[in-house]
Amino acid sequence: MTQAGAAGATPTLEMVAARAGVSRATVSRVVNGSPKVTPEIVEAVQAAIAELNYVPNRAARSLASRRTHAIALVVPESTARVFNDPFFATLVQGVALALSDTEYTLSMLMESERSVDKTRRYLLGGNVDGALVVSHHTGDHSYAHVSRSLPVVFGGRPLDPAEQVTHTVDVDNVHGAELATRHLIDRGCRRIATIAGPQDMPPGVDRLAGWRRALQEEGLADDLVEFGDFSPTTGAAAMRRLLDRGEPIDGLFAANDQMAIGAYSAIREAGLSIPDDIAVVGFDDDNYGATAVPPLTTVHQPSLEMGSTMARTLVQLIEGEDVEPATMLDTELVLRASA
Amino acid sequence: MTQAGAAGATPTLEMVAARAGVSRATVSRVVNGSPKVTPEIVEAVQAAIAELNYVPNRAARSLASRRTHAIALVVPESTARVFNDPFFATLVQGVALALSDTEYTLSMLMESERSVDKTRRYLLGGNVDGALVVSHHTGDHSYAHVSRSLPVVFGGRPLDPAEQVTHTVDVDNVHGAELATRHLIDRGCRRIATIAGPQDMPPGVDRLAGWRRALQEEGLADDLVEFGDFSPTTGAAAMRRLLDRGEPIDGLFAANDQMAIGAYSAIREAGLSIPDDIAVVGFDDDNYGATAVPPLTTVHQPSLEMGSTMARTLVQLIEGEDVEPATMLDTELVLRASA
DNA sequence: TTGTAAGCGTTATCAT
DNA sequence: ATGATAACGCTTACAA
Repeated sequence: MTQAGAAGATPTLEMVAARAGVSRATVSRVVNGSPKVTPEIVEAVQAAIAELNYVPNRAARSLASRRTHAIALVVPESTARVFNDPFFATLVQGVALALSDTEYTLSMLMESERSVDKTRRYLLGGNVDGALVVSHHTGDHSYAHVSRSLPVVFGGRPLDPAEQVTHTVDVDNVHGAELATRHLIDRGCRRIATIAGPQDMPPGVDRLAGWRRALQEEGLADDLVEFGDFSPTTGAAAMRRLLDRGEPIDGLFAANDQMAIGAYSAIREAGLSIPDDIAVVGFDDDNYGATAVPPLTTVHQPSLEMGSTMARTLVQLIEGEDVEPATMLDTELVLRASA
Repeated sequence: MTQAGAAGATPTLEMVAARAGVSRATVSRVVNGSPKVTPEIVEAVQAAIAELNYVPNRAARSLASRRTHAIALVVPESTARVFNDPFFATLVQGVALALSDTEYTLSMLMESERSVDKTRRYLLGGNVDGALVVSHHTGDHSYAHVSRSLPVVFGGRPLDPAEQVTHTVDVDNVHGAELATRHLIDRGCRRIATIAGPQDMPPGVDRLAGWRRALQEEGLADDLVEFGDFSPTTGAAAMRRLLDRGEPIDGLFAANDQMAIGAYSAIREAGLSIPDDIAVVGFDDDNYGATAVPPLTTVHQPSLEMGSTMARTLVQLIEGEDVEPATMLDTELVLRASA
């Protein structure tokens, strides 16, 4: 190792230039992979970089280029409260996974009660090149206006279809619910109930619509509906109300796995068995359903794919490429023992 | 709104200075809360800031101050693969939560096969003021050397106690396992088995040690040990081996909930009931155990607290405050129906 | 193809 | 208490 290589302080581009005997501009070109640099020089510069263990300073680079190479992931308060939301955890992993192939860095912004404006300022303050906004079950698009000054990709569609949001990645909830319901029909169920989610959340609305559509196409009754808020307890309560109607029920589609698990207990309380008396299908494919007894047949929610698709879309947007304004992700049925 | 207020471009500190009729230095002082600025001027500057909707540029600030106000959260590859690891998801939330009270920003770095060096360079390249390194079940401290050039806080202790890592936040696994085992003893169990985790991971070692200690203190046999790798399937296999020994077993401590759930099925297969024939206690308090039938009695793993403690510790370290080199987090028993 | 030099928006060191 | 004026480390016209 030579003299300069032993330097303790963080090496700068200037030091690399001196060592390689070229100008800073040339070093910069090499670092940024400019095509018009003589191979010999490229080699010399790279050698100097390696010897000095040079790493570009991100702040300086951002300041000069006006690009941060960072993107923000905004987690709404409601999600932040649900510490065990597997959907979100998986989505984050998908984002991180997609980003690990790029130069971009992920900044997680968790919204707390008083930070909504802080977040907005952060996004608008040139701290990131773009933002990802997730809103799981809710249709909250309070960041819609931010997308006018910054590339933004939303996860999930807005509640009001009229509110056009530039870029979204969503799961085909209607189709997924149809898949689930059709499976119940195919296995012979004729009195199929549903425990629907809140109707002020797009997935709640869409999954109910899918259930209804499958039933109507077969000419079956679609009046066995009760609502829950996606939690296990409301699922159990809804199931009890369904059972209390006194009408026969041989199949159930719950708008998510947690409510399906809640329904399990209500069904058992009534002395009925799953799937013999009532076949059950959920939605989300989370661990609640996978580890339940019997294991829950459900619709897979492509959380990981959603995260990586959102990230990829945002990066393309930032780099100025053309991207579809809305991507719809497919769901698939996961067959287990409950139906 | 006045003329200047309508400016479309991102306002700079210089524009604020011009509008307030002061120098840039003064604006900078106000922004940074310097105590020696005349109240009147502070007010004038703040008014200008509000009118222009000024937000400081992070890159410029970092470049000049040599501080980034960002910290990295490094997720090792093994964790990145386990997409449904609730421990990690909750920990991240804890980190984000603690950070939301500060000026710091979180950058998530997911390690993929080929990125270990990329990550190291990132950390050393002045991109962050400090780093958080998590290694859940593993004792991997390959980033130990990084802590010589950057404040680093590790989650979990190193496998080899000799390898002194500067700052760590850990869960008291030994004590938690003792708590679990003692509970089984208290409810009358005398032939208590354990499904231990891998012995090349600190939690695997510590939880086995805790089980053993509780047993020895009561003079009970500690030979009913089988090992698993923390997954449900290996838990089931281990339980089968335990049962195949032909010796009586009336209690089981599984080193984590997932293996406990695996053991559930093996116990049922053998025609035994939980908790009447065999009482079961797990460790982690994740959703696998909470939604199982019967609900699993387990030891709560303070993931959220671990995340926020790590974050707080790192921030203190960065700000030059004195902090304890090692923090040990308490666990507590969560009583449910399985024991 | 390579070098020169002017910023990028702050902070920080001096004077005043 | 306030204001000039250098940095901070890099990118990027523009020149050569």
